[in-house]
Amino acid sequence: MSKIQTPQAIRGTQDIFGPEQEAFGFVVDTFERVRRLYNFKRAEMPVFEPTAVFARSLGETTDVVSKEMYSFDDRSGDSLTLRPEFTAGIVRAYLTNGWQQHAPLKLTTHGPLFRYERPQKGRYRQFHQIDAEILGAGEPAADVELLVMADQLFKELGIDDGVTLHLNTLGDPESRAAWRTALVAHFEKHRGGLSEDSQTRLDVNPLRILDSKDPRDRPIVGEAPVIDDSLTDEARTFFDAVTAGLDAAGVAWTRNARLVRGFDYYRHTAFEFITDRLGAQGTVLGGGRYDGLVEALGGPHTPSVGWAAGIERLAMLVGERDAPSIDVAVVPLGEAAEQAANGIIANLRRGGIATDMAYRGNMKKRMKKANDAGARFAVILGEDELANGKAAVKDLSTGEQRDVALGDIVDAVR
RNA sequence: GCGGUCGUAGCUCAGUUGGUUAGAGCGCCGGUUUGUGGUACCGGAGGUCGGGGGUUCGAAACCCCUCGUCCGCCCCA
Repeated sequence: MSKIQTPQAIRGTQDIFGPEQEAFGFVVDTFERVRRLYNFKRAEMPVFEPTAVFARSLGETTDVVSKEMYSFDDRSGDSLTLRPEFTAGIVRAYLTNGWQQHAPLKLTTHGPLFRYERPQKGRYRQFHQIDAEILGAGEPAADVELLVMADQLFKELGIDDGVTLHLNTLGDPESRAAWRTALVAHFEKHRGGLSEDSQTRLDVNPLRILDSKDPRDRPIVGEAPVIDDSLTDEARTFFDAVTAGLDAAGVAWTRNARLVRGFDYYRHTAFEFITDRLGAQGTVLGGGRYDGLVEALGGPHTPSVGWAAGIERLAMLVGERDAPSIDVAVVPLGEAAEQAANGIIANLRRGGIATDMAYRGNMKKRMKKANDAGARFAVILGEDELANGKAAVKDLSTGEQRDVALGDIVDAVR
């Protein structure tokens, strides 16, 4: 008989618990609080969609679509895909549910995403993001609002000093096309000096050469034309409005003329919040304006902006956190006291006081558990106290202890 | 997908040129204290040495394969 082999977790997945989960939860809770301050609604979408949702939106040739998606045929033969990003599914929901009537629609969501990649720290096959989108708004004010919200999120997470907002514009289609043409001409002239990767990029996605890390590419990139020379007046006006809005809101940013987008549908504003504390996984929040996406999914022209941030990466910057302490631990002695304690803990909890009681153990163990849980008070209920209709309330920080009538316990520990 | 690193207790790590029953700290459990936590002291449990195969009288250590981790590239949050 062979030994039973415990199944292992799938590569690139994580079980999050304890101090790491506290950090993870802190990120999500903070995001939920901040998005309400900005009057963003919350939406839930399925974790899988028809494969076409992502293939069309991301572009068939991108790495994400061509080799990183978890795609499979379901039992009826339909090709489904575990979402590798949020935006495409949100746009699909926007179109299929008629959310256009709410435009401009400010939406947030968060949850798991899936990409078949080589795992590293801060990079997983199932990972989690928070996401914010504004659909149906072509005004630069929408870009500004999203960026100010992101900035406030970093501040409230306490990690703003390690993170920098990098900002660029990709222009409108006309600007972008002109810039692209100029870039291709420049890089073609120096093709032989480019790295092998960048020579491939030149044929597939020339903008991507700009953020190449290869030292051979740096001098050629340094002389490459910048978007500013190709911007139409409208595109320039738009970008100026965004930067002026950020300045007015007191949000620090730096221009990064080499910041481009991997996905095809981005226009105008592109941005990333970058840290130098996570190695190669420096981008902790990224996004931009994707005015062309809704049309790519068969909808009407719907200018939109959005961003997403990796919860794991944010949680790593936040650092491990302790679980919140409870207020009261009830320590009963004997069966009669254990029964009576049920009423006491119910009253405490109904009164909004975080309370716990161990299922078993002698007094010493229960006191230790009370201490470990960070309880401010122990409510000790023994035979003597019970007979008098009282309980001993002990302040665990000072060690002081006094008898309190059972009906007064909630007030005594408040 | 490419190149590299590292896998020993729940965690962080020792482990001599290959040589008996594989160690420490922290954590966990118990005791000193049969109605009182934090400190201290004492004791205990806990290990397929990632897995499989090979070399050898003998492997945690050497070789091969494999799985996983971490780092860089690609790409991206």
